[in-house]
Amino acid sequence: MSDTGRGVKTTETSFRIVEAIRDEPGLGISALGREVGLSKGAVSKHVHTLTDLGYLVREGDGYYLSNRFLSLGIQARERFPIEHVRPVVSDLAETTGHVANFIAREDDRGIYALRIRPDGSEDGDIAEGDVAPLHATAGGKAILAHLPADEKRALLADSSLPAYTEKTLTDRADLERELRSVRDRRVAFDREEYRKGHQCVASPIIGSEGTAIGAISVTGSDYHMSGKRLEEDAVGLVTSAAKSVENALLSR
Amino acid sequence: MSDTGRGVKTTETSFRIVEAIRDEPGLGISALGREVGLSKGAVSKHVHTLTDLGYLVREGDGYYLSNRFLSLGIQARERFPIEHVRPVVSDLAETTGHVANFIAREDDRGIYALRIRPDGSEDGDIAEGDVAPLHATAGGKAILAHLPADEKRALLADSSLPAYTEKTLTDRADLERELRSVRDRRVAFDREEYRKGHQCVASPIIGSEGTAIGAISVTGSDYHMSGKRLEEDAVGLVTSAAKSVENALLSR
DNA sequence: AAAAGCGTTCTCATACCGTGAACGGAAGTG
DNA sequence: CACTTCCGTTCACGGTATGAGAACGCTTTT
Repeated sequence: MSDTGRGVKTTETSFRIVEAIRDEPGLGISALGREVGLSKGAVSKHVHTLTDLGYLVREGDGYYLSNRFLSLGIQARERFPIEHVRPVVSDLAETTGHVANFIAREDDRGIYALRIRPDGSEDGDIAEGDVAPLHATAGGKAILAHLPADEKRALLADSSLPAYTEKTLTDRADLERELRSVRDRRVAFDREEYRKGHQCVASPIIGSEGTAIGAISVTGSDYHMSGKRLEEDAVGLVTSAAKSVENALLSR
Repeated sequence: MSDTGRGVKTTETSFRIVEAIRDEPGLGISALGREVGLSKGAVSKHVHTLTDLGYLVREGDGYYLSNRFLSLGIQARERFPIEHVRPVVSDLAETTGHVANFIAREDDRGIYALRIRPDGSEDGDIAEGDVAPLHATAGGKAILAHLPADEKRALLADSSLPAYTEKTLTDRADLERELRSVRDRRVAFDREEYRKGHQCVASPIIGSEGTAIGAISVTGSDYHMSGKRLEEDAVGLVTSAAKSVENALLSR
């Protein structure tokens, strides 16, 4: 990996272990060793350290992430005045009947920072804290379309555009064309470009400097309604929700 | 330094840096070095590693926690069927008009895993992910009172009882006496024992094995209502909320 | 201009991480 | 009940990656 001597390998290892536990809670020392390719002795050291620090919890013969991680995630989210965003996203979820998201921009990616499901709906395969690829999600495209030209170019430069489904836009020119339209209309769509059977509608949140700092989106699934109907119903609500957040942010 | 060789020092250092950023977002390399007592070169390595891993974000000349941490915190919370707990705690907050919490037990401490404020209230000095000392909070005492005798003894054994205010119970005998009453009534109180001007009422959530796995609590502040009134109003609501969660957990 | 701050990069000594083996215990198998 | 297997802990040791410190270029302050 990054062996330029600029990194701290031990920390990488610890986080590999943490992420292995996140992805499969309840793993034990040996299983973790197999998972990350380390000896039992080494894993034992890491796990003990992380437990002493309070970030892992042992229960029976397995390890779990501690709720202590919430103190980091919640604080991260506070960088945004998230309490102004929450009621808007919540309303959006209830009135549309679909999952509503706030996606925060962080460098070359978006993160689902808030994800609210309407009462009674199932939770899908996306969770708060997950990464939203900028080129393959409605929220990401809403953000991309509202970046300064040089920044956008930097983001699309070295990163080839990975395909998540067969509908993902992988051609730069196609993407650029769509982004122009997104920029004009302030709305972006995702038609099964990231997950099969899932459509999204998103609108950007533009900061005081004129660049996107996030997006509001709504996710609909095939099972409940066609993509067309989702777009018709949600476009207006999503854009006004984003606008409303935008105003709340500016007047602080 | 007497190192037992059971730890991983580098990981500790990385988390010291992460926590420094949590407590003071926007710190730079030099400031972090001063904060944790490391050379600039060393801090630079750690911070680059954490940024590459996606857990820190650089903005301007400061570093911030990434929302990526949410993927860890949220997953940690999912160990509980938290979506069954949320509506109950939410209702509790609205009907009482006070902050309502779900506190998860983790080994020798409680963690505020869910904290919901009624509409329009300020957020205080406690956040999700924070530690709730077992002997000094209502939720903690509710948990302590419903542990097997040997476990309780182990928890109260080596840990002296630190005083957070002058009302904190620091005498073991006093605490034991109160815990007996808590066990009988299924309600615990905190009368400014953790934070000045804050009272709490809590009721335990008892798992299938008869031991407490968490607690539901309500926090009131002096400014809005006296401790007496809080207790009168909230006792019934808190206990029935806890019971309701308990039933939801058992019938899964 | 000069000084002081910042973050990066370099070199180097040594502390510490990771391997592998040995150990005791728990659980499964005959 | 012996036998096996798997687990987590611990130990000693060799190699290496970590952290101190200084030098550098840069920006900002004086």
